[in-house]
Parts: sequence; C-alpha cells; structure tokens
Amino acid sequence: MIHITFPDGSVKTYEKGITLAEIAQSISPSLRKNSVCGKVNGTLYDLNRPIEEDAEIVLITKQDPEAFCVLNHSAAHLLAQAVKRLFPDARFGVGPAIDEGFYYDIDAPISESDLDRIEAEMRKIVNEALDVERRVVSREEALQMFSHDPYKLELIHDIPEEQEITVYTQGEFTDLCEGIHIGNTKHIQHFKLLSVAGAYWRGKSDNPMLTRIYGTAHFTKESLEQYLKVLEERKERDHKKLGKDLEIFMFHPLVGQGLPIYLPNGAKIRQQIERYIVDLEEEYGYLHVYTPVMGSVELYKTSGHWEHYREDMFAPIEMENDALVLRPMSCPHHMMIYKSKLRSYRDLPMKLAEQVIQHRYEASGALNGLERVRGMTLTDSHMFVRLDQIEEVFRETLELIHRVYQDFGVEVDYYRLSLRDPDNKEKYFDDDNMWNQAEEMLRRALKKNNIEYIEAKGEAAFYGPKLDIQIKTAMGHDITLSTIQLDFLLPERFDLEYVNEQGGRSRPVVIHRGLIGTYERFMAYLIEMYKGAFPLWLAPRQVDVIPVNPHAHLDYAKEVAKRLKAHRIRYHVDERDEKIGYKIRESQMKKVPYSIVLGDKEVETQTVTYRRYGQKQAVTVSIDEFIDLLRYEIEHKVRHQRDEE
RNA sequence: GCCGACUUAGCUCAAUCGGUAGAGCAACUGACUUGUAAUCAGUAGGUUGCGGGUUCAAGUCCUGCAGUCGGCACCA
Repeated sequence: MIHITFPDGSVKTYEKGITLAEIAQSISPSLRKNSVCGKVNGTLYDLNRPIEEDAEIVLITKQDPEAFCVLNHSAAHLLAQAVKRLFPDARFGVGPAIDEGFYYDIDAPISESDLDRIEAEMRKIVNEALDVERRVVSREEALQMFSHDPYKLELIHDIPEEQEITVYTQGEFTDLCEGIHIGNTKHIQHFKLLSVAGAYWRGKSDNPMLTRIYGTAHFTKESLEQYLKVLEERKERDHKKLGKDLEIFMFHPLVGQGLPIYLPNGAKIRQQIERYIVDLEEEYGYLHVYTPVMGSVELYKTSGHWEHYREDMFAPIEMENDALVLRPMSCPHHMMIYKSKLRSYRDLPMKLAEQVIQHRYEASGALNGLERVRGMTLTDSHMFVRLDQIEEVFRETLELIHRVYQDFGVEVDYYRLSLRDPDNKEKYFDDDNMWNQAEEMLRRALKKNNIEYIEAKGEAAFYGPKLDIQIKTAMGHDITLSTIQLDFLLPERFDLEYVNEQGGRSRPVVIHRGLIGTYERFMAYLIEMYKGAFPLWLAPRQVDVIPVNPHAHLDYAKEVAKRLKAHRIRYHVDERDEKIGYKIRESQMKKVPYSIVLGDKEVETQTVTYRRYGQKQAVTVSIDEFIDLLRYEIEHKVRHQRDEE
C-alpha cells in the first residue's frame, strides 16, 4: 500500500501501482473525464502511469494551461502517425506543442494539398481509439527501434547518459518522447491542420530542411471554432491589407524590394508620430542632429560593424578616393559628433537624437510588409554618460519609454535582458571583463527599477548587452519595440574621452536607445493594434464634413470647415451629389473618426450633427462644443472603443 | 537565402476537361437633389506578373525569372 497526499492535505491509501486515472475515478467519474495528466511529487505523470511509492499528487484538468499543451503534443503524435501511414518513407524530426497549437517536422514530400487527406487519416486514428502507452527503454533498445530514422538517432545520441529514455506507443506507431500524453487517441476530437512550411533541422541553416506541418487542437468544438475565428480576424487586421485599403503605404517592384512608399495618409500619420517624438525628446533634454545617409567603409571598420554586419549592408559604392556605404545605423556618425570637440564631465550626459534614415540589406525571405524592410527610419539616440550616471539615465529612459507606451496604448509583453553567448567568440566582442561589468550594471539598474525580466543568451549586440522591451502584435508576432543598450566598446573604438574633475581624461559610456523602433515597424504595429481606426490625434483625416444637400448646404459646410481649419483639424468636405447613406458609409469604411452631417436643421441652429466612427448614434452640438470635443480628444490622445466590440 | 503556395481590370474575385477573358465595387458621363452603411442608367477599363516551350488552340499544361504571402534561418 502507498499513501497519496492530495493538494488539500488529505491523505488516502491505495494499492501500489495505482494510476492517476484510477485515483481520479475513485473520487468522481467526472473528475476522471476532466483530467488530462497530473503531477506526482512534482514530476509530470501520464494518467495511466503507475505510481510506485508514497506521493503528493496534483491532477491537471482541461481548464489548466498545461492541459492544452498536453493535448496539442498528443495531436502532434497523431499527425505523425497519420503521415507515417500515408507516407511510409517519412522520417521524423521533432513535434512539440506551441503557444497556439502544435507542429511536427517531417522529412517527406508533403504539400498543402495533402493536408486534407492527412487530417482524414488522423480522424480515422481517433476513431480507432488507440491507447497511448509510455515505456522506458534502454539506450541500445532505443537506437535499435529508430535505426531507420537518422533524425531520431541524432536526438537519442544527445540525451544525457543519466537521463531515462522513454517512448510512447499508439497502435503501430511509436515515437521517441518525454511526454506527457493524453491516454487515448479518442480524446483528440477537435483539431485542424493549418499550414505547411519549411524548417531547418534543429534550427541550423546548414542542416537539411524538413517540412513543418502546423495545426491546433482544442478540448471543445467551440474553443476550436473560436480560435479559427481569431485567425480570420487577424487576416482582417493585417497591416498589409489595411495599408492598402486605407491607402497608407505601398511597395512596387520597380522601386525596389523592401523599400516602402508612404502615401499621403501614411505620411500624415507618420508626421504626427514624428512631431510627438521629437517634442517629447526635446522635453527630456535630447539634442537633435542630422547626419548623412551614407558613411565611408572606413567609418564602419572603425566601429566594428563592417566586420560583423558586412553581409547585411548594401554593397559599397566605390568612388574616386573613397568607398561609401548606405549606412545601416547611425552610431558611428554620432560618435563623430561627440568627438568633434573636447568634452568636460560637466557636459555629460549628452543625449544625441535623430530620426535616422538607414538601409539594411535584409534577406529577401525576411521582408514582410512594413514590419521588416530594407529602407527605414529609426528613432535613434546615443547617450554619452559617465559611469556614475548610467543608472539615472537608464531610469529616465525607461520613464520616457513608458510614457510613449501610455500615449499610444502599447502593452509590454515582457522585458528581456539580452546577453551574449560567451561560447560564440565570433559574434561578440571578446572581452570578458567588459561584458561582465556591463551585464551586472544592467541587472542592477533593472532591479532598482523593479522591472521583472527574463535573461536571453545570444541576443546581445556585438558591442554590449541590452534591455529589449518585447511586444506582442495583434497578429501574434513577438517584436522588439524599444531597446536600451550598454556599450563600452564603441567609446573605446572611437577613443572617446572627457576631462574629469581631476583634470585627467576618462572614457564615457554610450547608451544606445531605440524608442519605438523604426517608424515602419511601429506603423505596422499601430495599424494592427488600432485595426486601422487611428485615434483622433493620429488620424490622417479627422472629420468628414457631409452636407445633406450639396447645393443647399454647401455654404454652411464650408463655414464649418473654415472653423475646423482654424483649429488645425484635418477635414474633408464631401461635395458629391450622393445620398447621405452613401457618404456616411464611405466615411465609416475609411475609418474617419468623425462624420458630421449638415442640413437645414444645423444651418438654422448653427450646430453640427456628428457620428463617431464605429458608433451608431448621432449627436447634435454647437460648432464650438464640437471643436472643444475634438481638441480635448486630440490633446489627451483618447483611444476609442467601437460599439460592436 | 531556404521550403511551400500564390500572381487575371485601380480593388475584391469568376472563367467546367486546354476551346470567343467575365462580374461587383471604384473611375468617367448623365439623370435624380438627397437626413446617417451602397439611387438609377450608360461609358471606358486586359499583352491574364515577365520570358520561353508543348499544342490546331494556353489564364488553364511544362519551364526559367521576378514579386508577394506563410514559415525557417537572419535581425546592429
């Protein structure tokens, strides 16, 4: 007999070898039905794995987040089994659960058109109701079992000696796997295969490419349908689609890949952002500069960028006595500004800022609408500080970032302390002392500001560690929006100095700061977040002025327009001979924040009747009240909710 | 760059087995004179991404290239 302790502290005795499934059943059949797996003394257990000794147990039910992961991991095995039946020669890589579902990497000639029949085969296996059995095998046995599958063999060889090797079997199919799994294939009822893609074996581009099949599995039909609806909705808010519909930006092959053109609407939005940023930076004591879009190759050799990023730069233009590149970043230019005269400790911190036009030769496959481009503008800053100023500048920079986030409604997903990978001597500047010092300083600054963060090895810049602020886009992409980077290297490379209090020479530290990343990526992010319905202060057109009868009410419309213009409100008077419904519809589809209708009633009472984008009701107010309303909303950067949401 | 899919009018999409490229919206012209999400009629709009091939005949089949998208790798 063994003693089982439950989460509430109660203890019961059971036969040795009892399973979590049986324990759950003994409590209530519905608990058994709702359980997916469990923890035994802190270790994840399948429901049907025997418990051999006294243990504390926790049952994991369908409502727990881990359960979704277990279901999807099991769905991945189900997928693999189906593929194996249809493609007997298939070889298998790995097939984990991910945030929204699962995938399996498979070496087999599968294309999107095969998904339907693979899915049908999966349903067949579900109906076969195969038990899923866990088994511990010896290393030799494992090597024997997977002798036909080079990928699995590689995985087995990488399992540490002391670690148990487990396999899971369902029907004729066995997979190398740590678990945990759902006990029977019949429990995987609601799933869908979504797409196929190429993926390098083990994520290394030197390795062969496998076919990755993505899918998603859910416990209920409703949950699956809701998720598929979310995917549909994402398509609707894709910045590439909205950017075209709302005439915000365009690309054209004749202009060049990854080189965006801002249309008048997009230019207006960007202009508002730019004004806002520049004003705010001014408030925070930044000094704005302009530097050229090119730089000599020598400049980038000095900084070290040439050595590290040469491949990702537009090729040099060879001139009479010089070789020039389109600059991929502005750090070296700003270093030169610092160096242009002798600085005193009293001059620091010196915060240079610029809206930097820069070009990077991104891989063609990396380009993605405005999110990843080759020609971009970065809100960049380089701050030259003394060692004792690092913490204060860091704090102030965080404050600035958070203020911007608040005004735009940006939500932080997580903070990432990006560190070097000490084993990768190629990628990172080799000076342990410098790295350790910089990393420690960043950690301390983060702690002082009560920022919770994760540490990520191998994410640092070549010249130093950084804090990256990660955002989840409406499309589900994880992007770095802001970044604060500590740099001891470039001051060294450029031999930067200041005269210290003792009259000697000291070296400043450089803090690189990205505030909203590039305008391009930020625009993409905003379009998706706002679903194209920009808040009033950013909207390219703020008010549509619609006379009921273009003949009878045009004079009044123009009078109102004149008042709007006096307050720098961006408006358009719709003079066309169309019905009101038609013009309102168009105004709403263009997501103009305010549509105002002017007819006999308004002329008589000197009022306007407005309708807010996305809302149904019309409100009549005096012209003054209307303008006050607009001005309030612009000044406070109000973000609006829609009726239907 | 790699794997896969896609590319037809300004936009969204049709075109059966290879057999005369078509619709809605937008644009333009005219009528209607409009009170909150599409008034009616007409006109024009195409080297089907670009090039090569197979065929009596190619939007459709084969092939090369380009671009876009979904991923992977990359991301100072």
